[in-house]
Amino acid sequence: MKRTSRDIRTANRYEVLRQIIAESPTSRQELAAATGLSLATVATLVGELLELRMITEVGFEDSAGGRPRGLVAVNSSGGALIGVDIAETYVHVELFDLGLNVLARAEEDVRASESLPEQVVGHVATAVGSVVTQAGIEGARVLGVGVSVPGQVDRATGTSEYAPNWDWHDVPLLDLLTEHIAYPLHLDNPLRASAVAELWFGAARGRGNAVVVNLGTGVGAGLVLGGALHRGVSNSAGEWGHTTMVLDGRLCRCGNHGCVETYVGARGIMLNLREVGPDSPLLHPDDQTATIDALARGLATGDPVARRAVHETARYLGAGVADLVNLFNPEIVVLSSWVARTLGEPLLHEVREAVNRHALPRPLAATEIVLSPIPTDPVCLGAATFALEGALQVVGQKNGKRTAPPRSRAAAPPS
Amino acid sequence: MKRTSRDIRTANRYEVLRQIIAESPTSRQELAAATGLSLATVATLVGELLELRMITEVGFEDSAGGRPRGLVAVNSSGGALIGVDIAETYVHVELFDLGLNVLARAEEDVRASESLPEQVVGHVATAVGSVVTQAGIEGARVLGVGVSVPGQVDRATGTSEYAPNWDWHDVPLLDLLTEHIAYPLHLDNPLRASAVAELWFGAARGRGNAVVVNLGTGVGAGLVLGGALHRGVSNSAGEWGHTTMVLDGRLCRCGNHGCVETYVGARGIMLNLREVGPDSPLLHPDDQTATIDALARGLATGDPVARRAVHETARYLGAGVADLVNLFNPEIVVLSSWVARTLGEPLLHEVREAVNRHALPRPLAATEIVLSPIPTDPVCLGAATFALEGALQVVGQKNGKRTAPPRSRAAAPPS
DNA sequence: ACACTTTATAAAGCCCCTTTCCGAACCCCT
DNA sequence: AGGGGTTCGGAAAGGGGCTTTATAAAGTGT
Repeated sequence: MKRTSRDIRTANRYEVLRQIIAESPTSRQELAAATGLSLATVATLVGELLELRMITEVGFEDSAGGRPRGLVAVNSSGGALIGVDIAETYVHVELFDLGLNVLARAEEDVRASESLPEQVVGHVATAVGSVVTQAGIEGARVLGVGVSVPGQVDRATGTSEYAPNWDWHDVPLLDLLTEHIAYPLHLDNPLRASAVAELWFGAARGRGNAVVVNLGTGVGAGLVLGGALHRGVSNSAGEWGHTTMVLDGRLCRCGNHGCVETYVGARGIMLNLREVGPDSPLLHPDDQTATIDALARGLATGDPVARRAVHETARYLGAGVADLVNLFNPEIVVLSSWVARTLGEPLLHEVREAVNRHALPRPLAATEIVLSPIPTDPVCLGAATFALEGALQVVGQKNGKRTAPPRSRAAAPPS
Repeated sequence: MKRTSRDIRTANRYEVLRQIIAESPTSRQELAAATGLSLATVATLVGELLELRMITEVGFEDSAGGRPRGLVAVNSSGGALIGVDIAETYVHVELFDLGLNVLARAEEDVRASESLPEQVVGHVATAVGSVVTQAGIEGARVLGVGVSVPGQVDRATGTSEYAPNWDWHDVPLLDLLTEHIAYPLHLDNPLRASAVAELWFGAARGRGNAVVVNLGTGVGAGLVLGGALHRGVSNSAGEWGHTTMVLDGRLCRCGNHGCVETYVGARGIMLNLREVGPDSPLLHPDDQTATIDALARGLATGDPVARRAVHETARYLGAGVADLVNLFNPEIVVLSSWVARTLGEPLLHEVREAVNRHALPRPLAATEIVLSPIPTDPVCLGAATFALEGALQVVGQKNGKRTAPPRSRAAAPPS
């Protein structure tokens, strides 16, 4: 709320590092041109990052006759970031170097019976331990762990205020995790994680206004407004999945009727498929992943039922995305998460058509709709990005009276 | 996009003046407490405003034993602001002093046959001339004119990109107005005008995140995000009225089906009324205002048809507002414009109930829903506020190379 | 070698906010 | 009436940021 010149510095630091990660190696000149900052400012920021060992100098580049440009690149061995994607049926953990390349992965299955926070936290702890040993990183090099948990998250207290799949209410997740994980922790939800991933490394890079539409089992929108993530007043902005699209429509697990999620979430798509082809072999009644995969294969082979099901889904999704376009007037809408990745171009194509029909001309003209270009799990990447942001945040505060870091605490190892 | 420390200064200047207008007279101490700024900063900002003659010193106040506090107040005679509300059937103009008190009003009827831009501009020019002479202000004292025109507005070029009611396309409205009006002009649309009015003087004051829902003939949402108006990338954010609420629902004038506007706009309410009471005497088929007025009276007298019609409307409106709450997670939702004012508390009550049913608990808990407390035409007030912001903007740039002011041009009088 | 070009760093200047200090203004008490 | 205490308001100093300008460093070309 209260802006200070320090915020400018932080934003610039982000911007410069972002640029270096995106285009490594690069010169100070390029950075200045890309960020719009002066050479001097870039130089000092680069100096800071060098100091932090997050980047290194990696040689020189010819410069039409003068002193050669010094090149800097991400220092891959300067630290590691861990992203944790907690989902309904699995815990997925990835360890990244500072270039945000995956160095190690671990996945734990979460059975339906394991709905207790302690059980889930156990899986997280195991997986985090696993990636650290896999990568052979000393603990000190881990700059932070970002954790994404579904539902509503209160970052101030580090609690999972509500997680629909396990019916968690006010679970002090950060405290539980702190007992097992001795690195700085950052908690948020998948919506915001994938939005941040797009903002730093994906299709929303350099865009001031973007909407990241998450199509998975759950559905939501990550909002980038004015160049930064919009969280709303209680960190629950973007709950697009439970927005009404058809008044008195399909029953949603949230208790309402006609929510967007019931038409374009994985379960909703299954219903759409059933409606256009009740006996279709594509339908695996109890397996979302299998059904969506089958649907994708059906599209590839020209199965008419698959085509109709996707067309129908796109009709709903297009209307919903058009709503977002009208409301936010973004530069870009990114379709992300596994359903979008699986159905890919055919879905995108149909959605664009539907949006063209529904959105108002002026906002429509300014908006691009694309699939997420991020090849790995965007939630892990985004969670790791939260950790990266956290690590950069710390730079700002000089030694001495440091304001309490925003609830990302480097806990002492369990005694 | 690019933030500079100057923006901080501008925001603080706004904040201080806002506070003075809200609570006049007031002391520097109070201002510092209210804005969170240091006494010194407040003092310099107050100094600036005094220099500009926008405020004056108006005496002293006792201070528990020490030196008395100097009091400052808005300098009513320090200038005038004009707000112009162009609507489908009328042009409404108000002239304000710097305390945003109405000094003069003028209204021109626009007949259905007068859809040419030149005709509308003629009405505006007449009304503006009228309020200036009514108020007996010398022209030099008019600090600016804010103009609100329905539809999509391009502020960069000063054109009305699209106005649905008159089917205007790319009308260079600012150029046309400049020929008749010799004061600095600021163009935008009613959505943003009323949002700014709430932000400065209404229910959104001091709130970082607010949604101003406009219920009139047309419907839209003004968005205040992060303490400032959210415009989107092409100044058309907030087009909530053409968001789909019922897929394949009622036909909208925009060509789509099931838009929010067709259920909660004035015409939509008339349809709701017809559905619950086809023969109701409340219905004036060709007169929106008369119908809504009758509906309000019906509510007051306990007419069951009126009650049911409003209940039905609130059902739609509640679902729509719940969507906004879920998406934006605002601190406050303000219901504004004439339909909301006319139906008042009964509507508010029903809407709250409906929102409670539809919104997710966490965003819901953080959100307040209120009627606009602004007693006059919020669009005029908001338009005038644009002019005020424009006048304050100019302070920033010292003499010398001033960057071109953002398309608010003080034109030479017609030669 | 010397001039010229280009890069990187250092210095100076400006803007913004805050903290600190001190004179001014007023109260109350003696 | 004259001090002491209290509070206000302005000026100065300090810290953080960014930019422009100057200077040093490192090349190329003649």
